[in-house]
Amino acid sequence: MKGKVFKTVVRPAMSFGLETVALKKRQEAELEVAELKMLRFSLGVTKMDRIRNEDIKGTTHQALGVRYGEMFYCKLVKRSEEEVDMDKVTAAMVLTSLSTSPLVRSPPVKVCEGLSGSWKDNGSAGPFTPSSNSSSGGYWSWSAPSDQSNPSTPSPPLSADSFKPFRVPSLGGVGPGPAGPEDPSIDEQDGSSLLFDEPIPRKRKNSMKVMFKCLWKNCGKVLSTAAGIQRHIRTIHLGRNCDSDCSDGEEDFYYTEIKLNTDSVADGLSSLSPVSPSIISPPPPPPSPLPSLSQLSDSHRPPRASDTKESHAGGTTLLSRSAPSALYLIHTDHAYQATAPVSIPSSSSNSTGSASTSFTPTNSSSFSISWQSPPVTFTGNTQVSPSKSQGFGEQRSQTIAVLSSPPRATTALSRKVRGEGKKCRKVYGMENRDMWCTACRWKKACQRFTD
DNA sequence: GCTGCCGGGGG
DNA sequence: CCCCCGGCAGC
Repeated sequence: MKGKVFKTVVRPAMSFGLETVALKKRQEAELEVAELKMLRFSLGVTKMDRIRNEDIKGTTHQALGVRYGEMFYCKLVKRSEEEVDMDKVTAAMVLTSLSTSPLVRSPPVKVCEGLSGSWKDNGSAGPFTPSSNSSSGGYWSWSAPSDQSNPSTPSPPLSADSFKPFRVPSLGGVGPGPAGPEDPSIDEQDGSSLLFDEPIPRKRKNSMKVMFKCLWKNCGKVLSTAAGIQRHIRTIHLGRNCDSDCSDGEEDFYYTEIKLNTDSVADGLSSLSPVSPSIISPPPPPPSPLPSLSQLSDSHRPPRASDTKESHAGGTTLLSRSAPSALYLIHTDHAYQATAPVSIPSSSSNSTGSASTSFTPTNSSSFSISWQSPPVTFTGNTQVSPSKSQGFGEQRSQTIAVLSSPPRATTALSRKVRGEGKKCRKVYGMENRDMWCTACRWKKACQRFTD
């Protein structure tokens, strides 16, 4: 267990195995847990930036990746390599428990030792119950404030979900050895290789395709590779322009893995009916609907994918030829998601007031249209470099997207229709006002739980 | 009445 | 900009 592993895992911009976590010294386990908590916490409850800046600041860097049913909770916190001292076992433990505990509340994961109060105990007792700081109990359960129905609670798709058993790759092998070879082959563009040893589409099953869907509010971007989605998030939501390693060290990615079989997708295309549960393999837990999923899915209908870099070399083929209908899915990589008119403030850094358009021009030549944004949006400035190398399908698909998009926003022109979904206030309650999205705090249209 | 959020205002 | 709030309007 040397920094080496860590490096391998982290450096590639934020790729790390689902179940891989780079841990640090044991005495820091405390921190670790705290951060994991935070991770989940932040998923739906808080503004990432805030967390990152206020809570994580100061902690050493590290990478965390958690797979929770269908969801990926990832966080990358760079950390000076010298200090890195992996303790994958611990990591595995943490993660395992994490991934196992259903809705958080069941088996209060008990990790290592301490960690009692390390977690930011901003009085409000936030969503976490520090479990009475049980000295060593280290229980850190996530009892969402409105657990009852908190849409933001990343209620894992049920522990039951006979998903792939939680694999602890490096655990078995233990030591630096295993991690290294982890995925030598998968190395692709900008080193953003994905160690997501899981279901990367590279081996697309007959009609099953694994995609990664961005969980940021207002964004339903779906890409076919983890790297792609990460990049997307980084660029669009985190506001980092440079796509390589400009990361200031901390990055948060939320995205979920979705499996869609090309067929259903095709359907979706034609019917365009909202709600695409079919795509998400395990039916979301009825009681507490996955915030992200449900919410996102209904607002962003057509599951589309982008990304071509499956491997620049033969990648294109890989994807494009998947199936006729796949065409629909194909989009360019780094296709930047045009978000709804509302833009996420925090990451606006790069939006450079692209004037009317909602999608960010960014350097990348491609773009993607959000079927959710007002039809007009994309018109002139579409930087679709016609010279786009891979001309096939692509343009076409885009067109399709556009055509099929307009759900006509003719509805509420004047006053935004009252959002039906739960909003921050309802979800977090007045007590936790500080957890609301800024918009909500300012009594503006909620940005977190858009409808 | 509660709640989302627009418009406006203060720093 | 960030932050706050009066007040309207849908529920």
